[in-house]
Amino acid sequence: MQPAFQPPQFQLSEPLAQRRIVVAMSGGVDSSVVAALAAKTGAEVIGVTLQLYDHGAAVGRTGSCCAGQDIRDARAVADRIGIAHYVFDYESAFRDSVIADFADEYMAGRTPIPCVKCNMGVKFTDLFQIARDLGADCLATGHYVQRVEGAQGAELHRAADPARDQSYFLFATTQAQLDYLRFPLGGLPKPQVREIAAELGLSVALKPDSQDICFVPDGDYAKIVRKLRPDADEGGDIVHVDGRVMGRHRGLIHYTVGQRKGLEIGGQPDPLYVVRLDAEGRRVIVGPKAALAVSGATLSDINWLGGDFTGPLTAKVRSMAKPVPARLEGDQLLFDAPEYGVAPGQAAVLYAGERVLGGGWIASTQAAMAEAA
RNA sequence: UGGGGCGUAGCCAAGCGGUAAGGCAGCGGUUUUUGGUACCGCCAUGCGCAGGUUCGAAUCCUGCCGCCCCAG
Repeated sequence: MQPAFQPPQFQLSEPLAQRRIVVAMSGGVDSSVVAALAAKTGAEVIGVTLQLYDHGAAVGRTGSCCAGQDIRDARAVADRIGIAHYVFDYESAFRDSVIADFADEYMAGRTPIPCVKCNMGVKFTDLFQIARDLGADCLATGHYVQRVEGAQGAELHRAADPARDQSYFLFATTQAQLDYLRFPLGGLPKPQVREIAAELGLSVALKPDSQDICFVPDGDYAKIVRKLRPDADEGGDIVHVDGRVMGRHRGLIHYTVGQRKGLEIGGQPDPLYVVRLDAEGRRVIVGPKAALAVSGATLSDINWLGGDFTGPLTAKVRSMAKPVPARLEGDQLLFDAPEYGVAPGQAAVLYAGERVLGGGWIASTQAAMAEAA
């Protein structure tokens, strides 16, 4: 039997009236509802928004976060529910860490995940410190992920709604951060969050979900990289895994492993996919789908949230995917069945059932079959 | 300037007298708080050009043009 609707918990000790909750408010529906739910507990609630990038470029854009209109939306919600709201300017920090890293990764032929870097840095380090400085008992966010009090301390679990699960972006969370964080939406389906927002009369109830990279206004991320790294445009050869030169490309930053579109190579019986990026030779290596199959990946900077776990686990190499059976031997992640489109620079997140064990960055992959296939 | 072959969308390619398959590429959309994938939709009033035969021609005939191969 599924229990009926469980009111979201902030997992704080009584009396709540003496607790202080800082809520990370992006200006979207989710974090707005978190703030409203926090206010309902009777605890003192402080909304905090970090301004992360240029106002001008972001004003009027729907589906972004942490700039311009979003900050005004967050402020409006805070006013509506009657909580304090502070805005901190972290533009330069965001630019120097997240955006710079984004450009560097692309230049190195990898495929970055800025959202994870943002969570690791600005959100769970800087914002974390702000919450501490404000004397908060916890920092609550709108992430769809669950924090479960286990025998060994707080555990991170996937969201109840697998279609909304954001655990992929949180694998690098440390135990110390997890102890202090709260994710009250992790047990709720998204439609219910919108309902709550509507019931409370929040102006953002119908605001579109954010998508794409927040600091890329029009989806043209290459333009951002080009602005920061002017030599990103240097083209090179598109080479088949069998050695044939198939054509020219417009710069490595336009491609990622597993990509099919944009190669502009016609006359083939079957589609070609990007199999590998050779940053030194500025080559894009392409091949048939079969050449994408990888049997394993070498991970770096592995973060463990579950202690020394040994045993069967599952892994995700992209955010929206079912975890697949795998095993970990040292820093080698070995898939039971071949995975496709695994790009260096992306994350491999490890699970035991619903629990997030941690994860690592994909440094390199091992092809499942000979390249000549 | 003898012989043979071929010219169908950006590319590959089917069709061989009955009113232009398919694939690749491209474009658009759906999905998605990373990239990508996947899925759906669109994409030749016209078959090198000009005539002719026929109720009807990309398909048959003639000429021209352009490639390729063999032989000189």
